[in-house]
Amino acid sequence: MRIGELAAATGVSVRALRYYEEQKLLSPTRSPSGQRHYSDASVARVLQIQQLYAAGLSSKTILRFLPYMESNEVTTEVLHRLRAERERIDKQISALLETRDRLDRTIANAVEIEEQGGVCPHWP
Amino acid sequence: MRIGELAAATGVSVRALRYYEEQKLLSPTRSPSGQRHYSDASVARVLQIQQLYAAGLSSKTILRFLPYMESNEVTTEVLHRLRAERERIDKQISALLETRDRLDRTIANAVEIEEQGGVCPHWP
DNA sequence: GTAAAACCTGACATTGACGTCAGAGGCAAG
DNA sequence: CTTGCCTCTGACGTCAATGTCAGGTTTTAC
Repeated sequence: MRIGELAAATGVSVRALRYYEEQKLLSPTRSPSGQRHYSDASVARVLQIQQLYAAGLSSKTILRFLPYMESNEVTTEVLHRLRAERERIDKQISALLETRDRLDRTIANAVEIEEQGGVCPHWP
Repeated sequence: MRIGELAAATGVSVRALRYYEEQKLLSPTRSPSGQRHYSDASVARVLQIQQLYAAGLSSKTILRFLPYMESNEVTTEVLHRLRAERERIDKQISALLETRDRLDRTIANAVEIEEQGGVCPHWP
């Protein structure tokens, strides 16, 4: 499949796909004329890349881990990094949970006030 | 307290504190000579700002919410935005949980292989 | 065969949250 | 008074993940 099709299939821009290649996250084959050609498996790979980006991993980090999330060969070195990254994500989750709770309390508080007729924000 | 002290107290750089002021997140008073002067309450405020940044909120979003997380006056308008942001954070948490699970499976898999003597990554 | 659509490379532009540097002024200690 | 540290403003630099544009080639559709 060509780059435009892959873009359509994944919802990722053509520019982004070329960027992923630049970052070595993708290695499409080339037609004689130089056009990129992707396998069907690329769709899943791109989606996974997107998910990792969404989790806050950088392209460098993704590059280090992606091969090991697809195959099974893991050095203890990489295992360490995987665990470190897991910890980082864990902390981020905790921080987000705390922030969410804080938002929840703010919202609950606001609703309560609203129900009481509450503090008018447009007070004279 | 002066800017350097606040920086030391919060672990945030002096540059960042000036940036926060630029974004209207802080409004220190000024000494006659123009030096910034912060109240003790600024410490907590800066820490909260940091937490919201860490949760992925932009300075604009923080600016909208911060007053309402400290006082109690909330318009239905802002309430809507609070809920929207809560939803966004919720989705981000889900994505992170999924990624963490994925990492966990990868790690577990790797450990299993390792215990079996497994695939040697430095194979001749 | 020709035009439209898709593709190529290369390069500069953007956004956010700062870092960093220059040049100048402010302030407590000896 | 001067030394040294802190602070000021202003401005340019950075980094990551793209967007966008220019100028040219290739593929597809009629």
